[in-house]
Amino acid sequence: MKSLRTPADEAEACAIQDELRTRVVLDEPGPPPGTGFVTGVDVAYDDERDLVAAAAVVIDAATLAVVEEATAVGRVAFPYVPGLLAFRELPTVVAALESLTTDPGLVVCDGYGQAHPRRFGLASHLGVVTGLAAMGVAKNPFTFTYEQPDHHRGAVSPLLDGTGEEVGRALRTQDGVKPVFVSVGHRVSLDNACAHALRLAPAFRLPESTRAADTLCRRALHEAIGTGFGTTT
DNA sequence: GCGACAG
DNA sequence: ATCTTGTCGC
Repeated sequence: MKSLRTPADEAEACAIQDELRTRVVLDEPGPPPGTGFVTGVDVAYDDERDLVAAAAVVIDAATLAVVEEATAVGRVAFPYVPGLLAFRELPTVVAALESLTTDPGLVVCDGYGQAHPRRFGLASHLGVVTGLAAMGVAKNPFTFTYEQPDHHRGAVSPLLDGTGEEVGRALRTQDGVKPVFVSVGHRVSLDNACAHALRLAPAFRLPESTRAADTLCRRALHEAIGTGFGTTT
């Protein structure tokens, strides 16, 4: 496992991203859509108690059946700063992934990979740190621009940065519903990332993997609070 | 210089 | 992210 240190400030965080970015692998196609395992990860916060709960849910890519679930709870190690999300979420997410007994396969993150101010979003960071194939599916376009994809499910349009370069794709996963924003993280092509995202979302806007992880991390957070995790007495 | 800004 | 009732619809 590579370094996943918590920076002292934003400047150091950016420096770490610039350094780790050189280790991102973008020339691998990744696992074929519909085969092997896909793992959704997500986190939930309780700022009052300074807690963060993460969940990792392994899903069979062909049937979308849940194969294994894992959770981890920890302290919030970094504030929310757009562009530096990884330092806030990854420590706990990686802990959850490490407690799995199943090979995670392709990891699907809530957020971005290449679609990032320094081309090193959450999904890229997770991929480099764990060595796993990783991609991001976000609910918002962040600072990027895009043309509205065609009305039907499966339609896509490029997600562009200020230079006009494609950093990801707006993907319509349900007819007439707001698209999701897919970008590559590590060891997977953009075409395959989009194909995976579409297959993972047969009934709802968001992939089943992130829906399952979202539900699980919220439950883990509440259970941690009920157990008195963040209590001093 | 002043916003905007993944979760 | 998170705080939150009822309500519309399959």
